[in-house]
Amino acid sequence: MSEKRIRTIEEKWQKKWEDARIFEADADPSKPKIFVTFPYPYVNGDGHLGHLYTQLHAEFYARYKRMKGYNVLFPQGFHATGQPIVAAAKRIREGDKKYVEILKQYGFSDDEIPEFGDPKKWIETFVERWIKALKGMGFSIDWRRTFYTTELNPPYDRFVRWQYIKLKEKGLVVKGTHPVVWCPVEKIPVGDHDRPDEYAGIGPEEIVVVKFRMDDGTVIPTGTYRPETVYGVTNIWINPDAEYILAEVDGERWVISEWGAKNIAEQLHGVKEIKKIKGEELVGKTVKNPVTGDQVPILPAKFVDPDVATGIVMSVPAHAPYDWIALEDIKKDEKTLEKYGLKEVVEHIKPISLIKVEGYSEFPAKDAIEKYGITSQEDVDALEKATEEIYKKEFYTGKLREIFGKYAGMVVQEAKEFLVEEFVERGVATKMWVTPVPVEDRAGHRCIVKIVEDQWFLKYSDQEWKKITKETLKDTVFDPEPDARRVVEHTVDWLRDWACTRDVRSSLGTRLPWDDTQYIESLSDSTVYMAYYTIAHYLQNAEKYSIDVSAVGEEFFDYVFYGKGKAEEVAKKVGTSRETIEAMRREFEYWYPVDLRCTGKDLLQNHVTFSIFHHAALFPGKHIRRWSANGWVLLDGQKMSKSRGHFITILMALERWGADATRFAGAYAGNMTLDDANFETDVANVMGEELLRWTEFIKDWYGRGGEEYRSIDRWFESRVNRIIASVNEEYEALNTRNVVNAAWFEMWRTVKYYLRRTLHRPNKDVLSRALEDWVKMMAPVTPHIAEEIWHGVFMKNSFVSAESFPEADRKKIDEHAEKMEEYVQRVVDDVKEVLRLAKVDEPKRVVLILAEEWKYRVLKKVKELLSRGERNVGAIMREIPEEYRKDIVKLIASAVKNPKKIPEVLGSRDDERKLLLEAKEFIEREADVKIYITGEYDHPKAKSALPFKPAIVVE
RNA sequence: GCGGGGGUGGCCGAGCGGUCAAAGGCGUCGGACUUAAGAUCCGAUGGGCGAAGGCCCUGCGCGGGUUCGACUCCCGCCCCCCGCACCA
Repeated sequence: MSEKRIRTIEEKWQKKWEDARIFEADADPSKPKIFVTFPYPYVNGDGHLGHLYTQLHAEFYARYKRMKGYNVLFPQGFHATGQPIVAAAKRIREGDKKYVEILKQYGFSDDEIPEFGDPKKWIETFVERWIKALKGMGFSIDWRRTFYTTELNPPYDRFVRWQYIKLKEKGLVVKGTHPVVWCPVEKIPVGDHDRPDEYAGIGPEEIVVVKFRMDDGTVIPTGTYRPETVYGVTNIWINPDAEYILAEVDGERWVISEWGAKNIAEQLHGVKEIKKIKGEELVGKTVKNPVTGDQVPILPAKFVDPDVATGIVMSVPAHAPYDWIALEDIKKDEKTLEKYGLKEVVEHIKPISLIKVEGYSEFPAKDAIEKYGITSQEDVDALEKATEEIYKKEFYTGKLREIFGKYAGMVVQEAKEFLVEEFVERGVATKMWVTPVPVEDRAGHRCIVKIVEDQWFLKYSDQEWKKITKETLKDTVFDPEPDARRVVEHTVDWLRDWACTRDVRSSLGTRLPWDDTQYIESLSDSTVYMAYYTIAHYLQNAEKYSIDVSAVGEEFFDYVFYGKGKAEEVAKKVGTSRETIEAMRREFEYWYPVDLRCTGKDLLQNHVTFSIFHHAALFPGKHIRRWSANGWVLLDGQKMSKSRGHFITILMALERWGADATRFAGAYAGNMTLDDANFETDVANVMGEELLRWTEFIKDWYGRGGEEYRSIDRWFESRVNRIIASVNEEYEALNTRNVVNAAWFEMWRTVKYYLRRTLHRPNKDVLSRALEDWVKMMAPVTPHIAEEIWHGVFMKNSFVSAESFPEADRKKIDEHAEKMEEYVQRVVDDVKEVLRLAKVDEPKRVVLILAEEWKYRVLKKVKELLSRGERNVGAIMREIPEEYRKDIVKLIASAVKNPKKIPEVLGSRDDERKLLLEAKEFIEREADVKIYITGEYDHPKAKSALPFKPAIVVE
């Protein structure tokens, strides 16, 4: 199979590049530089086509720019910060089948799998596999500078610590409180990866607790997402069978479910249990609505879950389907009414309408109950739907009625915030954090929401920081522009403080310099690390330069990045030479800032924006110059999905198609837009063969042909130079699909037509030059096969990867030559068409009759007038010598309506004759008929000939 | 809901005020080559008409509008995808 042969070729060139170290770049002030990066991927698995697609933009750009004469730095590191790897390792230690299976699928042996109980094993394994994948794909990366993150890599760790020391000095890292889902047993935050899958993605939500009061002042706290409906409370629901406690909460007496108490106790409230109470004991009691002053009864309801919020809720039948139906139910429940003596109380309850909603009656809840045919509290699914419908409708469109006083007339959405604020201020309500549904960790412990006090934040809300960040956007390029820019601008505006640390017990990373119980969170340790690349090859090979990593600290980085202090002293401190320290400073100064960073669109709202913030703060004036953000990659038009097996990793692609075919299909997958790209396996499937055929084709034609330079050669050079120009533009714009369209498909068409047109007698120099340019143009996309041809066919000694990229020669772009050729093609088409329609059996020949001499002059004039916008037949006629007017009046009349009726006059009659004669043989072959060209011919059709539109007669 | 992107032929995708029945690729069909298949090359590929290179109709999510002219601009609507955070 060809794949095998291709892999052999590819590996050969990869080895040669590596040996020649052509992708290792060092500071060289005599050359212009380009620094291009792709965000370091998280190494809990293999890279896939989605990664590859984004990464290819960086790779193509790096290779293109290198060939354009730039000193190009393209490094690649790896990200290990965060929870997933730690969680995965833990699961392996626990023998979790699912995780063992994942590793088995990767092909790891039963003996090896237990080693993955150590996070480090994951990191080392997948870093290695990533490198293998990228090297296999032929990426032009300077591998001396690679590294991975976290304290497992001390020099990088030092770098991040330095970053946070600087940020803290600037007041951009501040302490605050933060709600987290928390395991009360293990006393640890419970992230997604510490939970069974069904609980993933559930985070704390803030609800309002309205404080109803009994006569003695005891607070009956009711949790609600809709505090505005407190105006319509008719009663309180409590679960009669549940355990509640009477407790002292912040100096007040509260009745609250045990679970609720447990939660608020962790939410900065003082809670002291006094005694237990059964829900039942409160049924029938009356409490005062703290907002309206109404006295309302407490009624029993089984649907109230003591494990949600306070375990007590307020009832707003007019606007809450649950409450409406529960009231209906209880009215019919003689037994319960009897038991608690509530019959009369319940009869007096009337729903209170608060919110006016278009298309609904006074009581939207009732409407919804009827609409969904709900007959009892047991109808949970329908009730959920009804509730959601009512909630949304009312929230976005519902208007507050008079009862709301100064808020009357406002839409719920507008008023809600003010109402809550007012309630809290007046002490009639407080806030509480809950999970919307119960969450358990993997040990089965029920989680609460805890407010963590020692939480550190990046102060993205800081106005000054936002301001300087925005300032840098002005000379930052975004691709696609302006789409990507808009997302970033919007994010900068809205970004709030970001909790940037995690408990060391559940994660991995760099410890906060001033609090070693906290790791810096993964999005927060990856904002300015591109600077680290500039010196990574020194720090990651510390022994070689006798650098004492443990001494690398603030002074070191201050010198390298800021030029602060003395090289001599810093060198002494870290145990290396002054030269080494100065060299590192030079590397940073030379390479920074990054010229292009290629990411996916999903990173715009977080990583990209964060990075811009941090650069503005830490590297003023050296912010990243250009960001690109591409869409996702579909595989054959469908989303990739591991579980459905519709998924291809880079290593799989390598095995299946080899590097160049995969790179080609990746390039062809899309242009630089936020739209999703589409990787077509069909394209990758055929490209292996295609590239070999390309090699054969070039081998066949390189160095062949004659010396004569004809107009068709001029045409060919014009076309080729046009393609070169466009390919340059498209590489620059990162439009990889357009690159391939032009550099591959368009070149193929052009070259093939040229050969056919010259009857396979090309001009030797012109063709060979074009073939060389062609190979160079493809080199960034398919570098291996390009090298193979460069050496094996062209017999060059240099690497094409280090050759100069073709530059379009504008002088060779010849509009006229192209039009002349279009004319020839038109004649061929027309001859074929006429032959088809003429229905002449076995035509002997086709006669092409040139127009009469005078038409060339006259129609040229007419054409000019038309192109100037003249549409007046009379005015045009006046410009024409009288003797010809009669002959062309009709033509002109129709040309006024449609100027295309008259072909462009490309030259004299002689020019046309010459051109036809030169193309005669070609036309004959194309149309498969003898051609006779003449200026004089006695045939009725002869008169219809126009300049550059000869009459065609079939005989 | 907010923010972002998008809806073009059998499919994938260009185009973003005229040159558009709409590049290019894939697929399909026809022809050449071949003993044959595959590969390759040439041609066709919205519908209709044409014994002359052409003409007519329909058409770029839906409905309006601006314009001499709209796939392209404006307004309204429908539908799809992504993000809405502490997670890589």
